[in-house]
This record gives sequence, C-alpha cells and structure tokens, in this order.
Amino acid sequence: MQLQTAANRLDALGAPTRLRIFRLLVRAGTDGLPVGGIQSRLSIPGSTLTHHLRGLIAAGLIEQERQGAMLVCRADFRAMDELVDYLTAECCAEQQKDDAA
Amino acid sequence: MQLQTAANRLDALGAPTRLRIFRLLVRAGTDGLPVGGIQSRLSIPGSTLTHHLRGLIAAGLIEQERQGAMLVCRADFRAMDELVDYLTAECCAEQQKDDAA
DNA sequence: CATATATTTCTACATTTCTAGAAATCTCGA
DNA sequence: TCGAGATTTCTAGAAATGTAGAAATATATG
Repeated sequence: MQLQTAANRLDALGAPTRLRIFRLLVRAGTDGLPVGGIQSRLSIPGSTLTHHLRGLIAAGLIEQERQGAMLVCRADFRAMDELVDYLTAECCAEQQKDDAA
Repeated sequence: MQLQTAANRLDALGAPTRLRIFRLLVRAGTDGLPVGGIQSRLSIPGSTLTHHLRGLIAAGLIEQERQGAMLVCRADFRAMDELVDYLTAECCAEQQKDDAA
C-alpha cells in the first residue's frame, strides 16, 4: 500500500462525521445500509451525507450498489485491513532507512 | 478509545507529511530521532515541521524529550496500538446497534 | 560573553474542507 | 406519464489547514 493511499484513507476517517458513517457501515456488516438508513440513524442532512460518502468512496473505504431506488453502502473490509497492515507493518523496525517514498 | 480521540489520531495521520514523519519515527523505534534528524531526512522546512509535530503531539501519537540542544521525538507505540485496535474492534460485528455516540 | 547549532514563533496566504438549504435528478410503481 | 420517495447537484460562506520565510528564542561550547 502506498503512502498516498494510506494518507487518503486515514484522512477520510479523520473527520468525526465520516468516521461515524464508516463505523456504522462496519457494524452493518456485509448487508450494508442504504444512504437513507445512514441519514436517519446519524441525523445527517442528505447533501452533507452525500459529500462525505463521496470522500469515503474516493478513499476506497466503502462501495455502493444500487438496489432499486435505494443505494446500498458497504464498508470495504479489505481496504480497512490493508490500512491496519500499513500502520503496523514497520513497527519497531529500528532501521535507519530513509522514508523518501 | 473514544470516537473523538480516534478521529483526532486518524486526522493527524491523514496528511501525507505527518504520516511520513510518524512512519519515520516508528521505524526509528524507541531511540527516536531529533527534530533536525527528521528535517534533514524528509527535507521539510523547520517551521513546517514544528507545525506538524505539534499536531502529532496533540493527537498523542508522538512524544518529545529534550537531550541537550536537541529535542528527541519518539512514536508512542501504545497510542498506535490503541488506534489499530479501534479500527479492528468493530470489524464484521454485523450488529444493528446505533452509532450515535 | 560570543558564537554556532537547534528549534520555535510570528506572520501571511492559498487552498481545502465542512456544513447545509434549495432545487434538480433518478427510480419505481400505478 | 405521473407521483412519491431516494439521492445528488448547486451554491455559498465560515472555518480549518498546509506551507514556509524571517525573526526570535533556547542550548551548548569556547
């Protein structure tokens, strides 16, 4: 995983509103939740919610699938695993390599 | 770990510059690195570096200890572990609890 | 004290971000 | 095609953020 990708995902989760959305979707599991379901549970105006969902999608942290009139959102668990791996990968390496990349 | 704390730490790591700093310190291990060492390795102007170090400290992700004229920075590995735990804790819970908190 | 090295503070500016109301668009069923 | 529900787009303003030059401050050493 590249630094930029990791930074994008961390940044996406760094806003409390988006972190709440993401955690709600993680809890919802593989069934996911429609946009409206997120909206009512978290009391977020639609336009604001769309804005944040776009950010989470751009970061590759969630996916959407249309089911009729509703747009179902799901957490991308693989993406989250990659992120966790990235954070822990170099732990205590104690090396003096540069971090230019 | 509270949502706000997690969001603060994720946000702190969400900027590429700060993520590079943090990973450099993680690699440096318990010895840490002085501010100047980070500056020369990552080619970041001093004022910019100080700015970002302040953000990482505020998020509880790094600590500083003065050693003579130099200020040694170290990653707080416990904080990183807490953050990783937070990200993985609710994974695949498949529950329908609210996320109002 | 004077000087060199290390780091921060001050300052400024461009850019991005968050928020949300109102209007527009999309999807389905009758 | 019309209406209702679902979601997005448009728009705008306030606030936060990233960046870094120049000056100031701190620390050690001779």
